[in-house]
Amino acid sequence: MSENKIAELTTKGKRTRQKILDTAEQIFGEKGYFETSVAEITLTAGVAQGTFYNYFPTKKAVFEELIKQLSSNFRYEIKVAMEKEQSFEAKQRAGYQAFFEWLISHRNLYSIIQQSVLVDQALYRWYYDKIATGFIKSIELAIDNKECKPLNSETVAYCLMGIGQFIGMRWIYWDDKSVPDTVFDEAMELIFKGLNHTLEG
Amino acid sequence: MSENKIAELTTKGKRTRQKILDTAEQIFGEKGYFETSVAEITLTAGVAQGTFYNYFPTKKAVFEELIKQLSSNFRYEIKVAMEKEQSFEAKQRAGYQAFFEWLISHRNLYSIIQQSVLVDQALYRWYYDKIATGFIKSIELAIDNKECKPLNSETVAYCLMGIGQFIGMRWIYWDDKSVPDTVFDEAMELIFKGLNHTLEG
Amino acid sequence: MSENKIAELTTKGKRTRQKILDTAEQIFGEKGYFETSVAEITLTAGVAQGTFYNYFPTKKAVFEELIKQLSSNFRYEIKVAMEKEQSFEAKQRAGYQAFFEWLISHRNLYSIIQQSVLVDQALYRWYYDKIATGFIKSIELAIDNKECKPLNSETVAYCLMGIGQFIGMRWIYWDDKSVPDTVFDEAMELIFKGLNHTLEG
Amino acid sequence: MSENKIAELTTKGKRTRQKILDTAEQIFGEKGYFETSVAEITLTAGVAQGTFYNYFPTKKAVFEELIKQLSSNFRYEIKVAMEKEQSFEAKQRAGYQAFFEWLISHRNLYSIIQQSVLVDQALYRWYYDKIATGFIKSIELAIDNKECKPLNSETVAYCLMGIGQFIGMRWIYWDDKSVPDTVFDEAMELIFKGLNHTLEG
DNA sequence: AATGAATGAGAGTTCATTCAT
DNA sequence: TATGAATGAACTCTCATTCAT
Repeated sequence: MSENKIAELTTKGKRTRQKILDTAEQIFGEKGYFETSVAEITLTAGVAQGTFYNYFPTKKAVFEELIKQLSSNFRYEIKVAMEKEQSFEAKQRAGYQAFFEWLISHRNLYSIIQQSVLVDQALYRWYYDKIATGFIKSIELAIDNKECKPLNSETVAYCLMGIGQFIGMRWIYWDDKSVPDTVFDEAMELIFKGLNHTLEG
Repeated sequence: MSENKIAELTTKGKRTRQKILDTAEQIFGEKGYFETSVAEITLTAGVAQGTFYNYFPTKKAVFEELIKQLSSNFRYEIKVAMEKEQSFEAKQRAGYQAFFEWLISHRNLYSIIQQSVLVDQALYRWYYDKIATGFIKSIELAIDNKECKPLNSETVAYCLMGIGQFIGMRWIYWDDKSVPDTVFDEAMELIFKGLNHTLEG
Repeated sequence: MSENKIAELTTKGKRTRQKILDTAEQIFGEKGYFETSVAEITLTAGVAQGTFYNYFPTKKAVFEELIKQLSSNFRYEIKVAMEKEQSFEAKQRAGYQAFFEWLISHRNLYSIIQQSVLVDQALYRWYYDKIATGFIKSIELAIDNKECKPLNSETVAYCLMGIGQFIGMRWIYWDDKSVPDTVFDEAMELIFKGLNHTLEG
Repeated sequence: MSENKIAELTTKGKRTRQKILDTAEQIFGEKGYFETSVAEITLTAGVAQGTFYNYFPTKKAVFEELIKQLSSNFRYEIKVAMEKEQSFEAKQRAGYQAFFEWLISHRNLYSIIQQSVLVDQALYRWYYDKIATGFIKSIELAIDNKECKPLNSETVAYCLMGIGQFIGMRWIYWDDKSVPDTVFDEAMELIFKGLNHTLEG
């Protein structure tokens, strides 16, 4: 019953599977995991209820696959954006920029990730761990290059993730807009130069 | 029916009500709102299921009351801690310190707050709005006093909240420990002085 | 537990009991027996829930008492109205008139009687039996006096009751008005002279 | 969810649906709408409780469908019976005859209709309105043909309905018999010739 | 006489999942 | 591969009634 991962799917089968996945993404994003029924997903997807279970062993399984897909997709976008830049600061700015743009075009998916805290704690943690790993690498490189202070890279990673998350939540998720330039610039100011008033600042 | 509560509760009633509230807090924290049934709450609390509805109109209502209680309690603790200090930096450090301590002793409640994103979006937003307001006031004061750069106070508030949230999540919620001193100190370093390598830093 | 009928009530007790009865009448009439809870009755009456059971053994018991009260009250009004008239036709017209007037000023109570068909079949039947008995007596008298054709008096009684009921339902209960004069007169025409077209009619 | 029915039912589905409907009809008729639980219906029908909700969105919905079915069925029978006759009086007699016969073979359904006064006022009214419309047409035709006095047709319709209802209630529903011939004939006498003693009557 | 907290059985309804076709 | 009818446990919530105070 649960070896469908292995089973070879026909073209038609793949199409059906993807249709279910796409529909689930949309509805989970709109109404939340717990408020979404398998019946609603299949009805919207235009397949029979039983068809769902030909492709996914449980409701939770679709959710997990969704998170995995999103996470990979998301990290790829950021990585590409950062690679185009040279300096640590430029890389970080580009990374945030890419993150906010991704958020804007995937508002539902963002909501889905937040939901995993309730659906599956381990998954939630995995998601942020994965992102942190990317941050950590780039921070350590910058420390080696003397572009960044020699702080504990994980600490910095979680600080940066927290800032991104909350700015995104506040201006994109709640306001349904993009992050205003001044907000973006001032957040970068905080990150790179800190809050303290300096004579030459 | 569903009238609003008018009746004053007797001492016994108050005790029962609190027992339900306490039990709900614990179980919601452990298993999550959606995975917790009213039956389980009442069973654990040692009252009949019907008794629950003598005190709360719906399951959601207990949850909301919990959030409100926690929020007020939490903000009070932070405020008290900050008031003891003079400088902006000292106040912020004290605030974070108090927040992390509160987290440690209320791990479940912390989880509960995260859940409100799914249970009731408006409540979730209200919760962070409330905290942001406190931050904003203290930031603006610091700006006036030239203790903080003249940045947009809301931007700064959301950055600071994000940092606190993610540090707490990583070291307290996931590791089930307190925040290590080095992590704390380095996060403060980031906040007040930024990441950039400086000659005199 | 059920001998309260016998128990002597103090003045205060009587007042409480009547308050409950009055409130029940109103709410049963508005929302129906099954949709009305004892809690709602007591809340509206301004007494505690337990108080209800000091005066009535069950919810159904209030309902029954209400029907009994209404029935007696109703039959008394009709009887008085009919006694003022001499001829059979005049008596019947006066009876109907009184019935419709009673309906207008007791719309809720009327609804309550209809409900007894579901609450307690025997009560429902008793109610109409009682009224039929009155009719039968007056019809038999009229037959003796040659004012009415010698038909089976029970048959006539149920026909007359049906007409009253349906006219009342249609114009008073549904339209929330009084019975128009032409409707009244033409119903009487049907009753006393029939539908057939007659040369001299 | 609660979408409207789009899906066509398979043969098996139709059979299950009808089984539920039939069982509901029987039990509602015996015990009344409010005293009947969905659990009892499904148990008697031999299906799982969930199955009920595959076919009907709510308990009330079955009830409504039952009324609609009965009403249409009932009106059809009467219409057919009346069409076989020529004169107004013969048509009316045939209509009553058909009505009483229908009642005898559908005692439960009759009870169900009476219940709708509590379950759904609008439905109750709709039911009688529908019947009244049939009566009105036939009465107006008879008036045009000078077979019936020129009275207000709606008034006459409600009088005739009331008579039918009360005769049916008294002799069929309560006595569990058919309407005795003398009762039938004398009710017709009342309707067509009235109660007044006439010299030649 | 009056209270109101407590009860617990039972209601209607939902839904993830199974399985015969 | 696709179907959709069937399941039944579990859910939230209601309410007539009891009883200690």
